[in-house]
Amino acid sequence: MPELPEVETVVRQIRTKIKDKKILRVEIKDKKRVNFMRLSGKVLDLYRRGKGIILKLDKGRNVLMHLKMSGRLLWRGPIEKSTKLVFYNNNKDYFVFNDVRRFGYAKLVSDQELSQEKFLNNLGPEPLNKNFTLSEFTALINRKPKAKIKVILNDQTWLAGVGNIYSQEICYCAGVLPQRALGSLQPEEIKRLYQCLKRILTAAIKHRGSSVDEGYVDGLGVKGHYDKLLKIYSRKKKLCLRCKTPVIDVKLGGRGTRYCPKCQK
DNA sequence: CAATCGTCCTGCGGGC
DNA sequence: TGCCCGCAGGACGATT
Repeated sequence: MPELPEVETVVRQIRTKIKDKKILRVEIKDKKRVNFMRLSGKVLDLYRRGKGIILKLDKGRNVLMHLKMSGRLLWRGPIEKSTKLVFYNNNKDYFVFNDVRRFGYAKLVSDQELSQEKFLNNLGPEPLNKNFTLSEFTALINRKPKAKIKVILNDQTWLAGVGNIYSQEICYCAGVLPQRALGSLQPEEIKRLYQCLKRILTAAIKHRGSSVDEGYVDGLGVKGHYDKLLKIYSRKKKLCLRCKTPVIDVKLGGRGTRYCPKCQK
């Protein structure tokens, strides 16, 4: 499941390949959740906002993409059963949007429409922005005193980019139970959550994301390495790496959630 | 209004 | 071995 680190990784990789290049044509292999049939033009930029990807083209056009569960952008990647669309720079330079579960989308919109996109406008702050300070994080925490920490970390309207893997890692790193209400967090715990949030996302980008369950690969088709550094997400039915206590597996916000009852308070 | 629930979709793992 | 059932999850629309 691509989250901020995985999306950031593929965007950086594909950006270096296509920035200022021309897209000659596209091939739509699966029309589901794609709102255009043909496309050509110059690529001005490729950037990320939350887990969203924006391909900025000339003439005030953009392709807003979301990888959802199983989407991948792959430079010269395989054209296969799960291929949603292919962007061609020329016959040998192309990138694919593959998507096994077909939840992802690609939407051609004008600059005007992009600025009105609900998904983008409803996103919370970017956790890795320099101006996202501890005091800003504390203000966010104070806004939702009843929310559970792990559930709200996954809420894209509260904070952009964190999903079900990294929210659990952040809680474990900070030594905080995922079901704790925000209002119960002490300043020291908020500080630890803030530091863990920044550190984990930064480290995960450095390792080009997490390839769990043979799922995600980066924009060049290579596995990320951060899954080897996951401390709790990958410990289902196993013992805590730190204290050997059996890891607890519950559902929070309808999603699988693991934690160590001894290391997290 | 906010929180929760069902939905989309496919591949895979468990159970028999 | 093979089939069937259920589960996984990001975001959104419907519901409570």
